[in-house]
Amino acid sequence: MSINLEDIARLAGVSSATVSRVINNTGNVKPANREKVLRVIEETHYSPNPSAQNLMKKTTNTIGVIINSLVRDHWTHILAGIDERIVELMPTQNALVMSLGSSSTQEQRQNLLSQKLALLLRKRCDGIIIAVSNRLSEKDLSTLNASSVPYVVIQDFKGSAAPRRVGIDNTKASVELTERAIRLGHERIAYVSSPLYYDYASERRDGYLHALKKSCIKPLPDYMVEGDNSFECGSKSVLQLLSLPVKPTAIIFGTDRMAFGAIHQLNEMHLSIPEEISIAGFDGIAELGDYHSMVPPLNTVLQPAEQLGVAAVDLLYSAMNGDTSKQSLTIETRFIDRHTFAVPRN
Amino acid sequence: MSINLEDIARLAGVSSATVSRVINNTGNVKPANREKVLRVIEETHYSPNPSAQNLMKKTTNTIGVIINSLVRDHWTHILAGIDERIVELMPTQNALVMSLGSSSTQEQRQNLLSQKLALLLRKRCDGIIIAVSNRLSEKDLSTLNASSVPYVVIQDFKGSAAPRRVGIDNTKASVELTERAIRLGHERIAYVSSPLYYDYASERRDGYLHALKKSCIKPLPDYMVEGDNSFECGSKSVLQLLSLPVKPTAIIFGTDRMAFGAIHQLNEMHLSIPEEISIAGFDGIAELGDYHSMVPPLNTVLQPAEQLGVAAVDLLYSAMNGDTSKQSLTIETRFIDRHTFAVPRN
DNA sequence: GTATATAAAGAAAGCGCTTTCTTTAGTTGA
DNA sequence: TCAACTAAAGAAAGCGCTTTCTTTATATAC
Repeated sequence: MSINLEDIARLAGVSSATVSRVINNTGNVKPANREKVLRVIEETHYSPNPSAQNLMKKTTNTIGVIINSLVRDHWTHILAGIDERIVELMPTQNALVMSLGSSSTQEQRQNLLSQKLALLLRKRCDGIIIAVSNRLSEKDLSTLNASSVPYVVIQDFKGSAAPRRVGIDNTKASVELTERAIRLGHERIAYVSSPLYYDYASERRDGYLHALKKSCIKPLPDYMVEGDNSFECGSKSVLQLLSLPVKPTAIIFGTDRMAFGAIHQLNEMHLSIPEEISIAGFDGIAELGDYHSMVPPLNTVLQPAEQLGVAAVDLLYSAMNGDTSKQSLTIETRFIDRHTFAVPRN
Repeated sequence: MSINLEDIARLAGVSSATVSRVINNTGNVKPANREKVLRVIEETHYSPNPSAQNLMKKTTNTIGVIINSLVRDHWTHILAGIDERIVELMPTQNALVMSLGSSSTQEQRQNLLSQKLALLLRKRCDGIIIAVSNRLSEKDLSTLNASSVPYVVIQDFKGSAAPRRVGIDNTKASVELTERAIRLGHERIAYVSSPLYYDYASERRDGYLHALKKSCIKPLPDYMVEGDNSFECGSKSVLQLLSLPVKPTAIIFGTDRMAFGAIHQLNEMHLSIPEEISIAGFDGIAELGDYHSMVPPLNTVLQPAEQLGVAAVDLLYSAMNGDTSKQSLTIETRFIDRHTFAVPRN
């Protein structure tokens, strides 16, 4: 159907080997012949069949990317970072992105992850980047390692067995965040975590606990609630915490989303932030989002999402070029001060 | 290196043709042999080399997607719709997404579009979906048509020469939006458009003008400003419009983003919405975003972004299955009433 | 001039599959 | 029993390239 290398060879009056050599800039070919071949290619709008090339070269020019979501700001920014960096660092490569979608239970998502991973391996990607909120299962890890395809994991968890990982230090950031509150004089600090099922959730909560401990503040079970990352649970947790006999003077949330639920609720209750209560979130996705300027202020820890993506590609690149060293890269977070912390009232 | 079909044939004691037949569920093969082959495949974790398959079958199992941005809500939701629908409608296909990125001038973006398009064609995608805010150039269109690869364009413009298109009716929606204001009694309605360079921008503005005309309201040049889609220009246009000798009682914006800039400015000026001034946007991306509940209310026209993506895949699917009819699908928009329209004061 | 190294080209094998074409085995019918 | 099928399998060609191996042309040396 479409023109092929053989045709070019015939039209240029050379052998197919020669044509291949000029296409790949390899071997010796006389300038005159090179010209001729290039001209014919130009005239015929020929482009080599990638399947045939891949078959011979044993590559796919494809980097598989598994991304948690295609609509949540945090993940889309990671993806944007990955995409951008791939085109600048490995222009011949193309991202093949698979989303875990928005639906379903934890278990289903974990299965979906396995499926997508298997699919990428069947597709024989040249490299793989995995950016999901779940922890990689033992089984997936060993499949991955057995495949000998270079891969890097974004986030996963501290102490992951993955050979290459980039993430933030949730615990450290959370310690620092909590300590800011403590330094202002807060002692009754509540913590609303994300589902502790997630590694990032427990890491962050550990940071909170660690900060309390350092300052010899006793953690109260009543002050620790496990949320579900929803806006609504943010509101509810405020109601719950503020109905305690001894109310907290500050509430730290595991994610911005819950914190925004809290802000909403506090507004309803006509409690002013930070005069009457201090709050903070984690993620900084409002900073990334379309409506940054319209969203109410919130102290938070900014996860540099795009940088995570970029760094992952960098790591993958070196792995694809033979670097076999195990690496774990930590990207620095940044505290965003939008003045929702103040000295406690009492 | 890795195991191939020949190996499977040998291990199963059959010919490679037979193995191929069981893999593809084609031709006649005795149950006993099928079993045997399947068992060997299972044991060896064999999976066929996609490049070789593609070479023979003359497909790539790849659907190229060019998306305007990977971080703006509108586009990410379109992409999510596309992705979701591809996995459910054509599970063997995989999206190869290329973003136009966020940077650069209109001209550069137009070039980038051409480049990406050429790349997808070189990659020999089985189908292509294009979702960008620019209009497709004549040249790109003819390249595309010449390639005979099925493609569908999301949005583009009314009267596009693309054989398959899905979009919304910007004009109609804008007429309706404007008429809502008119029905409340507004006659001094200003309009802040997106850069008229964009088709959607002029289509929407046309709707505004048409609505005025229908109600015999004379359009005033002073009431029509061309913005740049930024938050800031939303603020500025408010200042500009409200410093006119005869102030408008309502302002309609070509996009939500500008409207939010306006809200910001109006709050600064302590002008209450909608009591002192009515406003509206277009896009409804706040509805899609991460912080829906936290963003100030705004009357707007909701573009069903995911549906656009889904419908595009549906159209592509039928095209890939031989439907050659020219089709233009219009997805219905929805007016979102968040009470930023009121009867004008004077 | 011939011998020798090198540059440039072609012939042909082969990457891992699918598919046509051919052959063999198995079934049915009289 | 043998002809006439059909079902099942294999042989082999070929998809469009890359690359090795071999041959031919050209330059360098003596």
